[in-house]
Amino acid sequence: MNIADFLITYVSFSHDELNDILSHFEKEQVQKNKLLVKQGQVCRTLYFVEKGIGRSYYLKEDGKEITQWFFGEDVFMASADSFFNQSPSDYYVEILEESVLYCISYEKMELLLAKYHQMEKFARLLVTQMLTKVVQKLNAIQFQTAKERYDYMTSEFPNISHRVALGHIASYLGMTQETLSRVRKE
Amino acid sequence: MNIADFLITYVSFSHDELNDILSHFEKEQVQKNKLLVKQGQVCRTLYFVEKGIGRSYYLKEDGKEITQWFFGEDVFMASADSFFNQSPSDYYVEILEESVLYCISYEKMELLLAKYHQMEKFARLLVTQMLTKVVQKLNAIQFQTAKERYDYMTSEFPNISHRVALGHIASYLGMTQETLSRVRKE
DNA sequence: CCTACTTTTTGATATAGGTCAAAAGGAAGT
DNA sequence: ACTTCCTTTTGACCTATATCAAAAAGTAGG
Repeated sequence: MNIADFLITYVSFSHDELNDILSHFEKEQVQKNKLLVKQGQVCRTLYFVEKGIGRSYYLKEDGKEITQWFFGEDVFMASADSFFNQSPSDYYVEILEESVLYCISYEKMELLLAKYHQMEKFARLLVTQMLTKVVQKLNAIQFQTAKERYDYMTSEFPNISHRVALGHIASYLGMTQETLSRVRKE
Repeated sequence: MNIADFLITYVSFSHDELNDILSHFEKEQVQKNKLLVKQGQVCRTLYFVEKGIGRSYYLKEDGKEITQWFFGEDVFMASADSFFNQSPSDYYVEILEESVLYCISYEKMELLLAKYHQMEKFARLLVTQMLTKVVQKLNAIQFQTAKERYDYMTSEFPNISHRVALGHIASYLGMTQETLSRVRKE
Protein backbone atom coordinates (compact mmCIF):
# COMPACT_ATOMS: atom_id res chain seq x y z
CA MET A 1 0.00 0.00 0.00
CA ASN A 2 1.23 3.52 -0.57
CA ILE A 3 1.04 6.25 1.99
CA ALA A 4 -1.84 8.11 0.32
CA ASP A 5 -4.07 5.05 0.43
CA PHE A 6 -3.11 4.54 4.03
CA LEU A 7 -4.03 8.10 5.02
CA ILE A 8 -7.47 7.98 3.45
CA THR A 9 -8.41 4.75 5.19
CA TYR A 10 -8.34 6.76 8.42
CA VAL A 11 -9.79 10.14 7.49
CA SER A 12 -10.97 11.89 4.36
CA PHE A 13 -8.81 14.52 2.71
CA SER A 14 -9.56 16.67 -0.30
CA HIS A 15 -7.43 16.08 -3.36
CA ASP A 16 -5.46 19.28 -2.75
CA GLU A 17 -4.95 18.61 0.92
CA LEU A 18 -3.69 15.13 0.19
CA ASN A 19 -1.24 16.39 -2.40
CA ASP A 20 0.04 19.05 -0.07
CA ILE A 21 0.50 16.51 2.71
CA LEU A 22 2.27 14.01 0.46
CA SER A 23 4.64 16.70 -0.81
CA HIS A 24 6.07 16.92 2.70
CA PHE A 25 7.24 13.31 2.66
CA GLU A 26 10.43 12.06 1.05
CA LYS A 27 10.98 8.58 -0.27
CA GLU A 28 14.08 6.81 0.94
CA GLN A 29 15.67 3.44 0.26
CA VAL A 30 17.41 2.03 3.31
CA GLN A 31 19.85 -0.88 3.63
CA LYS A 32 19.65 -3.74 6.09
CA ASN A 33 21.05 -3.08 9.58
CA LYS A 34 20.88 0.71 9.23
CA LEU A 35 20.19 2.46 12.54
CA LEU A 36 17.69 5.26 12.07
CA VAL A 37 17.61 6.38 15.70
CA LYS A 38 19.98 5.73 18.56
CA GLN A 39 19.18 5.49 22.24
CA GLY A 40 19.67 8.93 23.81
CA GLN A 41 19.17 10.80 20.53
CA VAL A 42 16.03 12.73 19.73
CA CYS A 43 13.99 11.01 17.01
CA ARG A 44 13.62 13.71 14.39
CA THR A 45 11.81 11.79 11.69
CA LEU A 46 8.63 9.79 11.33
CA TYR A 47 8.76 6.95 8.81
CA PHE A 48 6.10 5.13 6.86
CA VAL A 49 7.23 1.65 5.89
CA GLU A 50 6.10 0.96 2.35
CA LYS A 51 8.29 -2.11 2.02
CA GLY A 52 10.59 -3.91 4.43
CA ILE A 53 10.82 -4.37 8.18
CA GLY A 54 12.15 -2.34 11.06
CA ARG A 55 12.29 -2.84 14.79
CA SER A 56 12.83 -0.77 17.90
CA TYR A 57 14.92 -2.15 20.73
CA TYR A 58 16.69 -1.13 23.89
CA LEU A 59 19.65 -2.41 25.86
CA LYS A 60 19.17 -3.94 29.27
CA GLU A 61 21.76 -3.21 31.97
CA ASP A 62 23.56 -6.42 31.06
CA GLY A 63 23.83 -5.23 27.46
CA LYS A 64 21.25 -7.58 26.00
CA GLU A 65 19.08 -6.22 23.21
CA ILE A 66 15.36 -6.25 23.91
CA THR A 67 13.15 -5.87 20.87
CA GLN A 68 10.35 -3.52 21.75
CA TRP A 69 8.33 -3.52 18.54
CA PHE A 70 8.33 -4.68 14.94
CA PHE A 71 7.29 -2.40 12.11
CA GLY A 72 6.17 -4.18 8.98
CA GLU A 73 4.68 -2.93 5.75
CA ASP A 74 2.07 -0.17 5.96
CA VAL A 75 2.74 1.16 9.40
CA PHE A 76 4.24 4.36 10.70
CA MET A 77 7.51 3.81 12.49
CA ALA A 78 9.40 5.97 14.97
CA SER A 79 10.49 6.04 18.54
CA ALA A 80 6.99 7.39 19.15
CA ASP A 81 7.50 9.11 22.44
CA SER A 82 10.77 10.66 21.40
CA PHE A 83 9.33 11.91 18.14
CA PHE A 84 6.16 13.43 19.51
CA ASN A 85 7.79 14.99 22.55
CA GLN A 86 11.17 15.63 20.90
CA SER A 87 12.78 14.05 23.93
CA PRO A 88 15.74 11.62 24.05
CA SER A 89 14.79 8.21 22.76
CA ASP A 90 14.77 5.16 25.01
CA TYR A 91 15.11 2.99 21.92
CA TYR A 92 17.17 2.25 18.90
CA VAL A 93 15.27 2.00 15.62
CA GLU A 94 16.86 -0.39 13.18
CA ILE A 95 16.07 -1.58 9.66
CA LEU A 96 16.12 -5.37 9.36
CA GLU A 97 15.70 -5.75 5.60
CA GLU A 98 16.31 -3.50 2.64
CA SER A 99 13.32 -1.16 2.91
CA VAL A 100 11.44 1.63 1.20
CA LEU A 101 10.41 4.38 3.61
CA TYR A 102 8.56 7.66 3.39
CA CYS A 103 10.03 10.19 5.78
CA ILE A 104 8.80 13.39 7.34
CA SER A 105 10.62 15.65 9.78
CA TYR A 106 9.14 16.69 13.09
CA GLU A 107 8.90 20.32 11.94
CA LYS A 108 7.02 19.41 8.79
CA MET A 109 4.73 17.09 10.70
CA GLU A 110 3.95 19.80 13.26
CA LEU A 111 3.21 22.14 10.40
CA LEU A 112 0.76 19.70 8.85
CA LEU A 113 -0.86 18.98 12.20
CA ALA A 114 -1.39 22.70 12.77
CA LYS A 115 -2.51 23.38 9.21
CA TYR A 116 -5.05 20.59 8.84
CA HIS A 117 -7.57 19.69 11.48
CA GLN A 118 -8.00 16.35 9.69
CA MET A 119 -4.30 15.65 10.00
CA GLU A 120 -4.54 16.09 13.73
CA LYS A 121 -7.43 13.66 13.72
CA PHE A 122 -5.42 11.21 11.66
CA ALA A 123 -2.58 11.42 14.18
CA ARG A 124 -4.98 10.82 17.05
CA LEU A 125 -6.45 7.75 15.40
CA LEU A 126 -3.00 6.44 14.60
CA VAL A 127 -1.81 6.82 18.17
CA THR A 128 -5.05 5.29 19.45
CA GLN A 129 -4.45 2.27 17.29
CA MET A 130 -0.89 1.93 18.54
CA LEU A 131 -2.22 2.12 22.08
CA THR A 132 -4.65 -0.70 21.35
CA LYS A 133 -1.88 -2.86 19.97
CA VAL A 134 0.46 -2.24 22.89
CA VAL A 135 -2.34 -3.10 25.31
CA GLN A 136 -2.93 -6.33 23.39
CA LYS A 137 0.73 -7.20 23.65
CA LEU A 138 0.73 -6.40 27.33
CA ASN A 139 -2.18 -8.74 27.95
CA ALA A 140 -0.50 -11.46 25.92
CA ILE A 141 2.81 -11.11 27.74
CA GLN A 142 1.43 -10.78 31.20
CA PHE A 143 -0.53 -13.98 31.62
CA GLN A 144 0.30 -16.35 28.85
CA THR A 145 2.68 -19.25 28.53
CA ALA A 146 5.65 -19.15 26.18
CA LYS A 147 3.67 -21.10 23.60
CA GLU A 148 0.68 -18.76 23.77
CA ARG A 149 2.92 -15.73 23.45
CA TYR A 150 4.47 -17.15 20.34
CA ASP A 151 1.00 -17.74 18.92
CA TYR A 152 0.17 -14.09 19.64
CA MET A 153 3.30 -13.10 17.72
CA THR A 154 2.47 -15.16 14.65
CA SER A 155 -1.08 -13.85 14.53
CA GLU A 156 -0.14 -10.22 15.17
CA PHE A 157 2.85 -10.22 12.80
CA PRO A 158 2.17 -13.01 10.30
CA ASN A 159 4.49 -11.53 7.69
CA ILE A 160 7.28 -10.83 10.07
CA SER A 161 7.68 -13.90 12.24
CA HIS A 162 9.52 -15.86 9.58
CA ARG A 163 11.68 -13.04 8.31
CA VAL A 164 13.54 -11.96 11.43
CA ALA A 165 16.05 -13.56 13.76
CA LEU A 166 14.75 -15.88 16.45
CA GLY A 167 16.53 -13.91 19.12
CA HIS A 168 14.74 -10.72 18.11
CA ILE A 169 11.38 -12.39 18.47
CA ALA A 170 12.30 -14.05 21.76
CA SER A 171 13.23 -10.76 23.41
CA TYR A 172 10.12 -9.14 21.96
CA LEU A 173 8.06 -11.83 23.66
CA GLY A 174 9.94 -11.64 26.93
CA MET A 175 11.56 -15.05 26.82
CA THR A 176 14.98 -16.47 26.04
CA GLN A 177 16.09 -17.62 22.64
CA GLU A 178 16.43 -21.17 23.97
CA THR A 179 12.87 -21.23 25.20
CA LEU A 180 11.53 -19.91 21.91
CA SER A 181 13.54 -22.49 20.00
CA ARG A 182 11.98 -25.24 22.11
CA VAL A 183 8.50 -23.76 21.73
CA ARG A 184 8.85 -23.52 18.00
CA LYS A 185 9.44 -27.21 17.44
CA GLU A 186 6.27 -27.87 19.49
CA MET B 1 -7.01 19.82 40.00
CA ASN B 2 -10.14 20.69 38.09
CA ILE B 3 -10.73 19.74 34.52
CA ALA B 4 -10.19 23.23 33.11
CA ASP B 5 -6.71 23.44 34.62
CA PHE B 6 -5.98 20.00 33.28
CA LEU B 7 -7.00 20.92 29.73
CA ILE B 8 -4.86 24.04 29.57
CA THR B 9 -1.73 22.23 30.71
CA TYR B 10 -1.88 20.40 27.39
CA VAL B 11 -3.03 23.00 24.87
CA SER B 12 -4.17 26.60 24.95
CA PHE B 13 -7.85 27.45 24.62
CA SER B 14 -9.48 30.84 24.45
CA HIS B 15 -11.75 31.75 27.33
CA ASP B 16 -14.85 31.18 25.22
CA GLU B 17 -13.66 27.89 23.82
CA LEU B 18 -12.84 26.62 27.27
CA ASN B 19 -16.25 27.57 28.62
CA ASP B 20 -17.99 25.93 25.71
CA ILE B 21 -15.97 22.76 26.20
CA LEU B 22 -16.60 22.65 29.93
CA SER B 23 -20.34 23.12 29.42
CA HIS B 24 -20.40 19.72 27.72
CA PHE B 25 -19.22 17.92 30.85
CA GLU B 26 -21.42 16.93 33.75
CA LYS B 27 -20.28 16.51 37.30
CA GLU B 28 -21.18 13.24 38.98
CA GLN B 29 -20.67 11.77 42.44
CA VAL B 30 -20.16 8.01 42.34
CA GLN B 31 -20.20 5.47 45.15
CA LYS B 32 -17.62 2.80 45.85
CA ASN B 33 -17.92 -0.44 43.84
CA LYS B 34 -20.08 1.14 41.12
CA LEU B 35 -19.50 -0.42 37.70
CA LEU B 36 -19.38 2.27 35.01
CA VAL B 37 -18.78 -0.08 32.10
CA LYS B 38 -19.27 -3.80 31.73
CA GLN B 39 -17.33 -6.20 29.54
CA GLY B 40 -19.19 -6.57 26.25
CA GLN B 41 -20.93 -3.21 26.52
CA VAL B 42 -19.93 -0.19 24.49
CA CYS B 43 -18.32 2.47 26.66
CA ARG B 44 -20.42 5.55 25.98
CA THR B 45 -18.86 8.02 28.38
CA LEU B 46 -15.43 9.45 29.04
CA TYR B 47 -14.72 10.38 32.66
CA PHE B 48 -12.31 12.80 34.25
CA VAL B 49 -11.46 11.76 37.79
CA GLU B 50 -11.36 14.85 39.95
CA LYS B 51 -11.36 12.88 43.17
CA GLY B 52 -11.28 9.17 43.90
CA ILE B 53 -9.95 6.06 42.20
CA GLY B 54 -11.17 3.76 39.47
CA ARG B 55 -9.78 0.70 37.79
CA SER B 56 -10.37 -1.29 34.65
CA TYR B 57 -10.22 -5.07 34.77
CA TYR B 58 -11.10 -8.15 32.79
CA LEU B 59 -11.93 -11.73 33.61
CA LYS B 60 -9.59 -14.53 32.67
CA GLU B 61 -11.06 -17.82 31.44
CA ASP B 62 -10.83 -19.19 34.97
CA GLY B 63 -12.91 -16.26 36.21
CA LYS B 64 -10.11 -14.40 37.96
CA GLU B 65 -10.19 -10.62 37.79
CA ILE B 66 -7.16 -9.05 36.19
CA THR B 67 -6.71 -5.35 36.90
CA GLN B 68 -5.70 -3.65 33.70
CA TRP B 69 -5.21 -0.07 34.85
CA PHE B 70 -5.72 2.27 37.78
CA PHE B 71 -7.18 5.74 37.31
CA GLY B 72 -6.31 8.17 40.07
CA GLU B 73 -6.96 11.88 40.47
CA ASP B 74 -6.53 14.10 37.41
CA VAL B 75 -6.68 11.51 34.68
CA PHE B 76 -9.22 10.70 32.03
CA MET B 77 -10.79 7.30 32.51
CA ALA B 78 -12.64 5.04 30.09
CA SER B 79 -12.33 1.74 28.37
CA ALA B 80 -10.27 3.70 25.86
CA ASP B 81 -10.56 1.46 22.87
CA SER B 82 -14.27 0.89 23.38
CA PHE B 83 -14.97 4.58 23.81
CA PHE B 84 -13.01 5.84 20.83
CA ASN B 85 -14.14 3.11 18.47
CA GLN B 86 -17.57 2.63 20.03
CA SER B 87 -16.90 -1.10 20.05
CA PRO B 88 -17.68 -3.64 22.79
CA SER B 89 -15.43 -3.22 25.77
CA ASP B 90 -12.91 -5.88 26.77
CA TYR B 91 -12.95 -4.45 30.27
CA TYR B 92 -15.04 -3.56 33.25
CA VAL B 93 -14.54 -0.08 34.66
CA GLU B 94 -15.16 0.10 38.38
CA ILE B 95 -15.02 2.82 41.01
CA LEU B 96 -12.96 1.81 44.04
CA GLU B 97 -13.68 4.78 46.33
CA GLU B 98 -16.38 7.39 46.52
CA SER B 99 -15.39 9.64 43.62
CA VAL B 100 -16.13 12.91 41.86
CA LEU B 101 -16.16 12.54 38.09
CA TYR B 102 -16.73 14.82 35.12
CA CYS B 103 -18.52 12.98 32.35
CA ILE B 104 -18.91 13.52 28.64
CA SER B 105 -20.79 11.36 26.17
CA TYR B 106 -19.20 10.04 23.01
CA GLU B 107 -21.47 12.20 20.86
CA LYS B 108 -20.57 15.38 22.70
CA MET B 109 -16.90 14.50 22.61
CA GLU B 110 -17.02 13.87 18.85
CA LEU B 111 -18.75 17.20 18.45
CA LEU B 112 -16.01 19.00 20.38
CA LEU B 113 -13.29 17.16 18.49
CA ALA B 114 -14.84 18.23 15.20
CA LYS B 115 -15.54 21.78 16.32
CA TYR B 116 -12.17 22.63 17.81
CA HIS B 117 -8.90 21.78 16.15
CA GLN B 118 -7.25 22.31 19.55
CA MET B 119 -9.52 19.73 21.12
CA GLU B 120 -8.37 17.20 18.57
CA LYS B 121 -4.80 18.08 19.47
CA PHE B 122 -5.59 17.68 23.14
CA ALA B 123 -7.00 14.24 22.48
CA ARG B 124 -3.92 13.24 20.52
CA LEU B 125 -1.60 14.36 23.29
CA LEU B 126 -3.69 12.58 25.86
CA VAL B 127 -3.64 9.31 23.94
CA THR B 128 0.09 9.71 23.29
CA GLN B 129 0.66 10.02 27.00
CA MET B 130 -1.42 6.94 27.70
CA LEU B 131 0.62 5.08 25.10
CA THR B 132 3.83 6.11 26.85
CA LYS B 133 2.52 4.88 30.17
CA VAL B 134 1.37 1.55 28.80
CA VAL B 135 4.76 1.03 27.17
CA GLN B 136 6.43 1.78 30.50
CA LYS B 137 4.28 -0.79 32.21
CA LEU B 138 5.02 -3.31 29.51
CA ASN B 139 8.76 -2.86 29.96
CA ALA B 140 8.40 -3.15 33.72
CA ILE B 141 6.30 -6.30 33.52
CA GLN B 142 8.29 -8.02 30.83
CA PHE B 143 11.74 -8.25 32.36
CA GLN B 144 11.56 -7.39 35.97
CA THR B 145 11.35 -9.43 39.13
CA ALA B 146 8.30 -9.28 41.38
CA LYS B 147 10.09 -6.81 43.68
CA GLU B 148 11.02 -4.49 40.80
CA ARG B 149 7.49 -4.58 39.46
CA TYR B 150 6.13 -3.56 42.81
CA ASP B 151 8.61 -0.67 42.89
CA TYR B 152 7.36 0.39 39.47
CA MET B 153 3.82 0.37 40.86
CA THR B 154 4.63 2.52 43.87
CA SER B 155 6.49 5.05 41.75
CA GLU B 156 3.89 5.16 38.98
CA PHE B 157 0.88 5.25 41.32
CA PRO B 158 2.19 6.65 44.61
CA ASN B 159 -1.26 7.76 45.78
CA ILE B 160 -2.97 4.57 44.82
CA SER B 161 -0.79 1.74 46.01
CA HIS B 162 -1.90 2.07 49.61
CA ARG B 163 -5.55 2.70 48.94
CA VAL B 164 -6.57 -0.37 46.97
CA ALA B 165 -6.75 -4.10 47.69
CA LEU B 166 -3.56 -6.11 47.47
CA GLY B 167 -5.18 -8.53 45.05
CA HIS B 168 -6.00 -5.73 42.64
CA ILE B 169 -2.40 -4.60 42.59
CA ALA B 170 -1.07 -8.14 42.28
CA SER B 171 -3.13 -8.87 39.18
CA TYR B 172 -2.20 -5.48 37.73
CA LEU B 173 1.45 -6.45 38.10
CA GLY B 174 1.00 -9.95 36.75
CA MET B 175 1.74 -11.87 39.91
CA THR B 176 -0.28 -13.69 42.55
CA GLN B 177 -1.52 -12.09 45.72
CA GLU B 178 0.68 -14.41 47.75
CA THR B 179 3.80 -13.33 45.91
CA LEU B 180 2.96 -9.66 46.34
CA SER B 181 2.33 -10.17 50.03
CA ARG B 182 5.77 -11.74 50.40
CA VAL B 183 7.41 -9.01 48.33
CA ARG B 184 5.79 -6.29 50.40
CA LYS B 185 7.27 -7.35 53.69
CA GLU B 186 10.70 -7.26 51.96
C1' DC C 1 -18.83 -7.20 71.58
C1' DC C 2 -19.96 -11.07 68.58
C1' DT C 3 -20.58 -13.15 64.05
C1' DA C 4 -19.86 -13.53 59.29
C1' DC C 5 -17.26 -12.31 55.55
C1' DT C 6 -13.32 -10.63 53.10
C1' DT C 7 -8.46 -9.82 52.65
C1' DT C 8 -3.81 -10.82 53.79
C1' DT C 9 -0.19 -13.72 55.45
C1' DT C 10 2.37 -17.95 56.02
C1' DG C 11 3.93 -22.62 54.81
C1' DA C 12 4.90 -26.58 51.82
C1' DT C 13 5.45 -28.21 47.29
C1' DA C 14 5.56 -28.06 42.12
C1' DT C 15 6.90 -26.23 37.64
C1' DA C 16 7.74 -23.17 33.62
C1' DG C 17 11.18 -21.13 31.95
C1' DG C 18 15.95 -19.19 33.01
C1' DT C 19 21.04 -19.98 32.86
C1' DC C 20 25.21 -21.95 31.27
C1' DA C 21 27.66 -24.65 28.06
C1' DA C 22 28.47 -26.88 23.96
C1' DA C 23 27.19 -28.77 19.51
C1' DA C 24 25.06 -28.17 15.06
C1' DG C 25 23.60 -25.53 11.24
C1' DG C 26 23.74 -21.42 7.91
C1' DA C 27 25.54 -17.56 5.49
C1' DA C 28 29.25 -14.70 3.49
C1' DG C 29 33.81 -13.82 1.88
C1' DT C 30 38.20 -15.55 -0.10
C1' DA D 1 35.47 -25.78 -0.92
C1' DC D 2 37.41 -23.77 3.33
C1' DT D 3 37.32 -20.51 7.07
C1' DT D 4 35.04 -17.38 10.02
C1' DC D 5 31.24 -15.66 12.21
C1' DC D 6 26.65 -15.72 13.58
C1' DT D 7 22.28 -18.07 14.66
C1' DT D 8 19.78 -21.93 16.28
C1' DT D 9 19.31 -26.19 18.74
C1' DT D 10 20.02 -29.43 22.45
C1' DG D 11 21.08 -30.89 27.18
C1' DA D 12 21.61 -30.57 32.26
C1' DC D 13 20.61 -28.09 36.06
C1' DC D 14 18.52 -24.25 38.91
C1' DT D 15 15.47 -20.61 40.63
C1' DA D 16 11.63 -17.39 40.96
C1' DT D 17 7.15 -17.60 41.27
C1' DA D 18 2.76 -20.35 40.93
C1' DT D 19 -0.40 -23.36 43.31
C1' DC D 20 -2.83 -25.27 47.06
C1' DA D 21 -4.19 -25.07 51.71
C1' DA D 22 -4.93 -23.16 55.97
C1' DA D 23 -4.23 -19.72 59.59
C1' DA D 24 -4.44 -14.89 60.92
C1' DA D 25 -5.93 -10.29 60.57
C1' DG D 26 -9.27 -6.76 59.22
C1' DT D 27 -13.93 -4.84 58.45
C1' DA D 28 -18.93 -4.21 58.80
C1' DG D 29 -23.50 -5.06 60.51
C1' DG D 30 -26.55 -6.29 64.24
